Amino acid sequence: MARGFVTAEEVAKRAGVSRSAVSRTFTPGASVSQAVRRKVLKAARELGYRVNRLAQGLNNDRSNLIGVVGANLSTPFHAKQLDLLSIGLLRRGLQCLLLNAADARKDIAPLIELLFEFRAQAIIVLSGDPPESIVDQCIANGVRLILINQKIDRTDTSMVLSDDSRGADLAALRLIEARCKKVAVISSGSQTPAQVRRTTAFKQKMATAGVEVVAWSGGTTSYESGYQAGCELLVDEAIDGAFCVTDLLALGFLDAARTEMHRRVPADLSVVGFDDIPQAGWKSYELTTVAQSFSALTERVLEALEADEMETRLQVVPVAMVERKTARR
Amino acid sequence: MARGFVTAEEVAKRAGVSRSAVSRTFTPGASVSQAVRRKVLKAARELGYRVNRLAQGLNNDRSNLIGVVGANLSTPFHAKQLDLLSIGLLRRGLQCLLLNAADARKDIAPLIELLFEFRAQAIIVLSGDPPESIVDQCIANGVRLILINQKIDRTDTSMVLSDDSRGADLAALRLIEARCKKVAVISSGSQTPAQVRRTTAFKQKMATAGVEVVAWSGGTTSYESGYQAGCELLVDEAIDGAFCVTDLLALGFLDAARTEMHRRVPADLSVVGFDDIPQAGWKSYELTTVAQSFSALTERVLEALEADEMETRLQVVPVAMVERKTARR
DNA sequence: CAAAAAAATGCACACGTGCTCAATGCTTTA
DNA sequence: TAAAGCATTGAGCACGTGTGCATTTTTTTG
Repeated sequence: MARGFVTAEEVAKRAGVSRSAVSRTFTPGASVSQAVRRKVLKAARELGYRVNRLAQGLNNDRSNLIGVVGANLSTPFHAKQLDLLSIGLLRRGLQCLLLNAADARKDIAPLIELLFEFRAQAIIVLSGDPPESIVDQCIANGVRLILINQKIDRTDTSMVLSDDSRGADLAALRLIEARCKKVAVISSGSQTPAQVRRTTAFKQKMATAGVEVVAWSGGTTSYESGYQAGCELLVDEAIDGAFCVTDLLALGFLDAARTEMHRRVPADLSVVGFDDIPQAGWKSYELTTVAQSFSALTERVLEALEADEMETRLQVVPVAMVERKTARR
Repeated sequence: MARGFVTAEEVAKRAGVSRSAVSRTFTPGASVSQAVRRKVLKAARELGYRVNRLAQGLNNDRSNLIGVVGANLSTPFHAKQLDLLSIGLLRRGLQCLLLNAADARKDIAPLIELLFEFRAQAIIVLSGDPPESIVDQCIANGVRLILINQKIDRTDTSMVLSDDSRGADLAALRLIEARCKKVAVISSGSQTPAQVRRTTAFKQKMATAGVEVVAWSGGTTSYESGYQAGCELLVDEAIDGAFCVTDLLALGFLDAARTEMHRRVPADLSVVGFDDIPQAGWKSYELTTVAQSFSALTERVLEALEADEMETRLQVVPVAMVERKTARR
């Protein structure tokens, strides 16, 4: 057998029919007789014929490709999200063209431009915010743009995001319930919009409740940063509560508190996280945290993808407190 | 501006040149005068022109797409691997078409066939083993197939895998060094080839050393399975060592041992894992484990991708013991 | 300045597919 | 049986691009 793929032409020749017949056989709803269909399918099977989707896409200008751009994909949060998303896309007959932006936030602009070249039907941004000009190009080219946990001030873009401020409020209320007198709020140095929203909402709620808040931020959104935060903050013995805007930070913080700074949790210190990644439920942590609904998030994203018109631009997904063992009752 | 993308034709018209000139402007090494090039670039910029890669791929039969198929992508191990892989592909100018096989092992055959339709240049399989017939089709169509941590008995396929049996030996030696008298070996019920290799090599090594081994396997490759294994196995008080063929299992096992079964690690019980996922280094665990080199694995994969001929089919990546605190000295 | 060499340019084809349109064959109706 | 209706079929165009080939323009050489 010659190198390369079999074309519809060759199948047609072998089956003794026209190329049109082959095309019709593989096009649902087209008009072909049973006899011809059978001959074509037989020949196709023998030759190992596969429709060429590139040619298909070129023709009817539907590539079936959905661009997914993100960064830090090994982070439990993003990994979980990508996992569900890629399954959902496949289930709906869409293909997932994944572009990983290494780390820098500003890398995503060229990646989106690359997706234009592949005529992606839609682009899903997992993290990082696209510059204004890119958004313009998307609508100019008729490419749907969907941002996850990212809010920009435009009405022509779909955004799906968890209710960060509500979640931060829940966290605040929980720490107040734990009778904390002085609490820390920990975020990473990358200052993603989601983290900023959580931080400010938390501060505000605590301010109205008259609880003292110290803010810490630094490093990447990682276990290590949380650990570092714990080591630096907990030299202050007055701190008896902490809200980590990300579970990963919270787990690092917890370990620092227990191992390095000798705090008993939740007796001496109450800790609340955000995300509810799988590790938060592990026995060594049992972190009390604000859960994002991964499934609801991806469900909304897929809906936004299929909606004929972008009737609802902004989808806010509710969050829920999951009670475990790191906050005092 | 009209809906849809700008074509080279339109750019040519605006720049007052032929379409060929446009094509050549964007083809490195083609012959165009500076004057024309400038005019074309100007027009392209104004119109927002992007080369259509689908058409490009159709023409010269290089799609630039690399298919990546896998399952359980939110697992720390696979997530890390996918992260590095997607970055590496992008860096080499290749695009990553990701197909997530939900969970079933047998789902990957249709996914690979789907990749044929997109004329993927190569297919990287992260997990699950492709049936013989699929492999045949790959070589028939000139699609390079690369399996990670999967070994099949063929000489026409690239395989990149960690040195499982060596790793299992290291684990065995370490538990012998810890003076264990009766050890457990824990694997998941899915019985992936990698897990089988590790289990059998471990058993064999222990047998020659005259140490009693009990094998446990069940559930999925998850924290929960490890936890369950711990609860079930450790009712036997004689067990003083365990080799979990995956870190995820090991972490669950550890938590069960400490929390539920009240063992002191490593005083009463030595535990060794395999993989060295990020969580293994967290302070609550500090798992002694056999490290796979993620970077080396992906490096070999990318090399196999670019190699002109598949000169080296089988790449075995060395593993290394990382000493932490769950095995007695 | 003339001739030769080199560079630049446009035309036309190929890539593999879906779909329209006219033509053909088959079935139903009067 | 003839006419009319309908399902089936094949030819040909369009999609957007890269490139070989012949032609024209520019540069270099003697």
